[in-house]
Amino acid sequence: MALHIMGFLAFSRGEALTSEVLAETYGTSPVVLRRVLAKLKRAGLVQSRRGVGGGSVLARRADSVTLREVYEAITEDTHLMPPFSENCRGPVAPVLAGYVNELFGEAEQALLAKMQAVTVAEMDRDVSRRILRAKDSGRNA
Amino acid sequence: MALHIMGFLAFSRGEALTSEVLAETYGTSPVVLRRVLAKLKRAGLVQSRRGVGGGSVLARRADSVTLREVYEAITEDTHLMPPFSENCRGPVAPVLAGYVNELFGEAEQALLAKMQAVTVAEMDRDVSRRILRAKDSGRNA
DNA sequence: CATAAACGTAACGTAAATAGTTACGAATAG
DNA sequence: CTATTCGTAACTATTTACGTTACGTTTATG
Repeated sequence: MALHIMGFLAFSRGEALTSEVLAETYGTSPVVLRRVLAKLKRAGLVQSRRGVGGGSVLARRADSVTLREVYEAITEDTHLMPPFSENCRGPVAPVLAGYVNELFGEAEQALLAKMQAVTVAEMDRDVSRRILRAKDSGRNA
Repeated sequence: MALHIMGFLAFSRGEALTSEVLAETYGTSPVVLRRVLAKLKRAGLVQSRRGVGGGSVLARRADSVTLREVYEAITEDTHLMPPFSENCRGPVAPVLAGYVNELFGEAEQALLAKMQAVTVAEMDRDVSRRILRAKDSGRNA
């Protein structure tokens, strides 16, 4: 959800979006959105203003924020696969646990590397391209 | 857990292991183990025998089973990241959802590729090596 | 200043997933 | 026959995420 919010804000080019509008867009409640926005705000990725005409905007240039930063702003100490419990007995199981945990750890590192290579601005450009292309093909049909 | 079971069975070299033994090893209940074993059995990866002296063994050679097969035997239609809801409105959000879903889909494909490149036998060899090395360093200390 | 808009956050209920427990029937070796 | 072991259902926590309501705070505007 955080990625969606960041993409939407980038697409909106500095115009503040209310949690109400985002909630309608995603078929959920404003509170859910504000909870995610709170984490993004804590990470310094968005800014919000209260009161009439308020809402949220990006706090930094879209081309300076990687998707990895967005991901890490949300998943404090969450993992793709939660690390396997260490309370296993015997000579084999703990070593096996280390092996499997490393495997999934590497997978997560690969995901992070992939996300670090993409900025919010690039995501926005890609999405904008897709929207234009869909419009064009619709016009030609 | 399925990876741990497969590794443990490979390590046991054809000796049947009871769900009781596995449960003690992992500090859980035999029923939990049997539930996982049921899925592995359905996928043709393990065989079980009831009664005295029963237990589970690998149903195929360890060097013919990839970690990907094990993973897919468990995660019927589960994903690392559950695909984002498609019930979002407006011209932007659904396209954005497609983009993000693709991103995580690619990450999962990368994980699958990594797991496909490793057999249960290779995992077993790696774990066995680590156990030996730990023993040696313990002896030298 | 009064009012309406909008955020920030706590409190509570609900739903789904996961794990653990108990129970009991079926199969099997001795 | 009996002890062992699997197979599976049923029930109960426990966790997690989501949704709703509520209320205080901030802010623009007339």
